[in-house]
Amino acid sequence: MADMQVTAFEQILLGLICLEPSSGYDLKQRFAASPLGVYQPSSGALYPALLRLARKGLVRARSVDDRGGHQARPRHVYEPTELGAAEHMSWLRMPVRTDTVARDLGLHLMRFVMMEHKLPPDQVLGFLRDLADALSAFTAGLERHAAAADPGSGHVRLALDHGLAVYRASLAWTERTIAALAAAPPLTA
Amino acid sequence: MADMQVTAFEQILLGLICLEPSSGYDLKQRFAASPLGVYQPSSGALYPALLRLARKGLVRARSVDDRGGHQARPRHVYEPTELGAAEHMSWLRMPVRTDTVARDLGLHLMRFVMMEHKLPPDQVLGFLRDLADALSAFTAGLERHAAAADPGSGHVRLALDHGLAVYRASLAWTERTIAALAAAPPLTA
DNA sequence: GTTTACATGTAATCCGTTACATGATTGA
DNA sequence: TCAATCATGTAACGGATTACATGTAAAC
Repeated sequence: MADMQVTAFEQILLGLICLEPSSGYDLKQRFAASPLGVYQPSSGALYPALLRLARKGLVRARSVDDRGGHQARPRHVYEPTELGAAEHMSWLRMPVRTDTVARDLGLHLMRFVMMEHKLPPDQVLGFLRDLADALSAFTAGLERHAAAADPGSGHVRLALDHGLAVYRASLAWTERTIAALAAAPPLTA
Repeated sequence: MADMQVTAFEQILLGLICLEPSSGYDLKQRFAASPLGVYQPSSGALYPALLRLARKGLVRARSVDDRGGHQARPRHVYEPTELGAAEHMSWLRMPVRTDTVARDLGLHLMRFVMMEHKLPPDQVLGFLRDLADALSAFTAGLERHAAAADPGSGHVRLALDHGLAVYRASLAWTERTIAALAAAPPLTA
């Protein structure tokens, strides 16, 4: 039971289901409603992923026939199991790995969103500090690379500058957010 | 012949080969040497991709046995064909699509690097202006989304701010770079 | 004497995309 | 009547990861 691996996509679906039990169709709507629908999963990705989560015992399906029973097909609403809720919590608490922080930035932001109301403020702050450290190390690596490289063909150097600008912006946001959350504990809305 | 599709990964390999004929092993080294080895393709991704490029007639392999002939296996050095060189040029000239600019940012930066010495300055500037327009439209969409949304749970709002900060940094880089390249045509090094 | 670099590949497995299948209800 | 919305899935195909297979030669 402990030897299962859960993909990033499955973790996100599980997280959404933990926030609110949903059918496949519901989840599609929720993706579409998110900022500019950056990612809209296809049916061929979504439904098999839900079946995998169910097979792993992380979610449970309930056939629901609300809406006056005039639908073509019954909705399958998925809820987290206890095991699923635990798996989700352990995903939220996963450490920020420095060597993959650039690749996983989007995922970390997802986790940050889902941490709200699920982790205590000190753990959220701990996560953000780890993220800041990782981004700091990553940008330092880029700077070293930029300094070590020969003047380099112009465009390579300019592209490096782009990376630096972007990750510095990300780091600045992280530090701003640490300050904001540390100053105003989440007592109020 | 005109009905083939070339994946993003294949385009990047083709671009590297156009810059300098390489074997699979050479390409691995070049990826590893790039900033912090953000992506190191596995053998199982690299060699099949090279074979696909060869089957599509975009590259041609030459068995080389330099280094004094003491190697276990001969190196297969790939060179672009005429068709391959043409395909690469047309990839460099592909328009920047506004609806996928966020997803494709990294790819666009790759194209920018490979454009140097391959496209005339006015076309490079045109590309950067298209990129700026697309990023501008994208950030405007995010801003609208942020304004329209209810105050929202705090973390959702903060994550949106992260996206805004990052894409604004990208846009700022693009505008800076346009100014720099417009001011100093690539006459000198 | 063992590890590392050189150098190319294959096999099992998993997952995503695209496109298709199904079928009722609602609105133009 | 024709399209769109609701709602779930399957099939074909392509491609990526991981791990394995193979074998020499130089360096320590």
